[in-house]
Amino acid sequence: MRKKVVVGMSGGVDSSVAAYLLKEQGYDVIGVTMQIWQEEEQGEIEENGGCCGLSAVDDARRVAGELGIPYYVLNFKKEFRNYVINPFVESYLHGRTPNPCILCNRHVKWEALLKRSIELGADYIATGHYARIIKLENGRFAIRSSVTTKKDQTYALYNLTQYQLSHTLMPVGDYEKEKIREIAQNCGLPVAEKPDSQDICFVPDNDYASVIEKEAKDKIPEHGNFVTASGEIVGRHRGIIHYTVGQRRGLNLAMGHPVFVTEIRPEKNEVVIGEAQDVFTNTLICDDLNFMAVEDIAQPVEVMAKIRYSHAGEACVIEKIQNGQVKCHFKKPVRAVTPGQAVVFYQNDYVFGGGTITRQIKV
RNA sequence: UGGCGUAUCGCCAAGUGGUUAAGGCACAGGACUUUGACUCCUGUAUCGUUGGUUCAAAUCCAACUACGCCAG
Repeated sequence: MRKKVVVGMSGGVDSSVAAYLLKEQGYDVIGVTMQIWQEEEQGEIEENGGCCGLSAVDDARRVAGELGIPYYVLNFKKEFRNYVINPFVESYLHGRTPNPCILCNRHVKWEALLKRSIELGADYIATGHYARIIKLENGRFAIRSSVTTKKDQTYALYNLTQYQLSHTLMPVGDYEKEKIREIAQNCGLPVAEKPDSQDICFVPDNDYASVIEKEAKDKIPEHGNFVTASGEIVGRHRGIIHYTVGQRRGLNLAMGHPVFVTEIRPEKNEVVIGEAQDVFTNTLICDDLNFMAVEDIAQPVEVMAKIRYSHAGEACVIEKIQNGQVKCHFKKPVRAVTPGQAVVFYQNDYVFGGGTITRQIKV
């Protein structure tokens, strides 16, 4: 009997081709698009779409029609709000810098969507991510780099569980981006030329601060001081939600040379400013760990780690410390370790595990 | 009030008679980027005001204004 797979279709090229490839491979394919954000915002962000954009629906439906597969729109607005928007806002209010795509993957795409799909009788869900899933010798599943390093999306997927991975297909990871567009063209998919999405899907005009302000209402942090590490006040900031570690632009500080945010102190409502070299660290602490290639680590392990999306990665040793936290010591200092961002560990070309950065430890 | 000093783009700052008034920071726009950032590219002044000297002044002179310092 043919395996049934639900493909999350964003209306973009990648997920459209994913649906096509799976159909070619003999799966019983169902296309779905998740509605995750307010309908009324649609007009504003229609151009860009985003990884899970809303303008999506029309395009996705046309593609599904073209492929001759059933297509449904699923409402996940509530889940998206609870697991992505609210934590996103909370995180910023606490002076951290979240990565909403990771939260969305873990809790919406691979929790809500997978659950709904299983209920519909599906064996798998599939997406258009540039990543692959492998089964290691120890029997565990892990996310593996796409054949194209350029479009690698493994970073945002480190948080998936073994159960989720065992029910997931990522057919696009076997191809180069150019090949995917080519496939789309060859089979006449109407979205072949659609530009790649970018920016946070629920943030119009790249203005995430106004989204936070709209959501947080009376809890919006007030203006405060820019201070140096030695405590000198050098200016006023517009509220901590506007800043992140390593940031240079938008500080409005004419110090004669570039200065950067080195730390955010929500309890004092201070943003700490320093020189370019002050933003480097060789050690960080993370929590909320998810180990993928192994069950857990008892001894220190050498891995490569990425501290942000599109970070080249740096060799480091990870080690468990108290309270389920992990200390990550880098061979060379890394730039702008940012609380709230994910640190993802790699061995060879697959994801070893990862966690959420809690703080950096100064060199 | 008397004396002295300073006054060039948002900030700092070159320039001391002669083509389009350096540069840094900040800022704006763009590129890059399926997170926030970083990075890269591009862009922005007629010189406190008024008058004078000169073929020619940001650059010399005078008055005025503002600010600073010293006197008191």
